[in-house]
Amino acid sequence: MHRRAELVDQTRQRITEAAARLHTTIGPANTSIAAIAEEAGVTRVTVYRHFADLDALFEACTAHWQAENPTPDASRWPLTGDLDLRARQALLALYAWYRDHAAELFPLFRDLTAMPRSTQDLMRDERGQLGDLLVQGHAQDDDAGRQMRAVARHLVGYPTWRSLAIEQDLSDAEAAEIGVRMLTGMAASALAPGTR
Amino acid sequence: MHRRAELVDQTRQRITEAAARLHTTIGPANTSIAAIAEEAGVTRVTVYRHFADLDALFEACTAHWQAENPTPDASRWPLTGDLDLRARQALLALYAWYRDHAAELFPLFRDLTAMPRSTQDLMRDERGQLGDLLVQGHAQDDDAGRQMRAVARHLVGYPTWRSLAIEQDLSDAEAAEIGVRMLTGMAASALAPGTR
DNA sequence: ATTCCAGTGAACAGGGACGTATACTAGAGT
DNA sequence: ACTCTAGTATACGTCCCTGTTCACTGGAAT
Repeated sequence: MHRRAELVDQTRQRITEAAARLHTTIGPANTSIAAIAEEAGVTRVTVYRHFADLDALFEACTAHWQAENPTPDASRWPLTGDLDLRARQALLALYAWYRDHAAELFPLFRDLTAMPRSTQDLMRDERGQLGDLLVQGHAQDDDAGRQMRAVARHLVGYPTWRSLAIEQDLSDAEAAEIGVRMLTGMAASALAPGTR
Repeated sequence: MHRRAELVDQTRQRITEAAARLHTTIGPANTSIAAIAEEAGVTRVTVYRHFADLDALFEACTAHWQAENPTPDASRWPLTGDLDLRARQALLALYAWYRDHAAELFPLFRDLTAMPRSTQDLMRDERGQLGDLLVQGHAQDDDAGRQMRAVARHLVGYPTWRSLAIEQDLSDAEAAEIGVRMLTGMAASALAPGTR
């Protein structure tokens, strides 16, 4: 009863891969179950057999894609040392990854609202943690620290990279350097008091 | 032959208003002609009578909405004087407008790719000009100036405001101040040479 | 009073997607 | 050899949208 389960898994795999391929090309919003089935070389009924609802398919699909395209390992960022060194290294790695996956990421972010709430929340939280980690130890628990964290979370987002690097045609190094500058500038002096 | 044309115009107006209302609530991508007709209290056939294709409707709709919701008048920005004064005033006005229209703007930007190319290009160009105006006289024709313009164009965009003010929960004043700081910081010293 | 026409109401044919059900097939498991 | 079942092929009913046609009505224009 090995080979049997194996074949079933292969079919399931083919479906999730097909879904991932469509999500990263035409986008989740335009991805119908019929299209997934066709792309996977499978009948619509088979898709229904494997995934109760679209959310289940989405979940498998997300997990699969993330496993295939791991983001830069944040745990390797230098946790001590100057803020600008850490920020530069982190942003450069992150922005390089965004550029490598720009084509696939675009439809995903464009159709963000077409995805299950859980997936949206997951992505938002991951970005938030990444941003917080970026300025950990430099952002206190006051207004200035809150603002600094906000900027950090803004900087680590794909939309920010896209705005600077694609729409404004900056190089990744330029975009990263601007981010570094922004963070170090905020660390140097608080915003005008009363600015809130 | 006055009243007659007037009534026709009123119908046309009702349709464009209905379209604008739907575009700013459920979003252009989800706005069907049937829904517009119903919202306008009119038959689908009537809609087809007034607008040859969706693009024509979109055009009328965009013009109508822009006339009803004028953006802050950039021509009133101080063209001389310190960069930070101009940037603060401009960003505060812009961000206040974004906040006033946050609910309507969200679906519009979300469904940007569902709109006619011409409309997309128009919006992009307007933002670009706004950004350039923001740093006019301060950005030279070199790399540093190009980077500064890029940052300015990034700052005046709705997505940037949304990221900072909504997603990161900053006040408009904080977001604007961060923008000011970013621009003045870039004016003070160029990025590290070789960063390109 | 008569003409004109914008808008109505109803219907058509076509297309895509959804979810479900049925009988059948081929290969794995025993 | 026989059973079990994942997947196929096909079809059904439902829904929404599209664009177009047609006869009709009611009010404006003359």
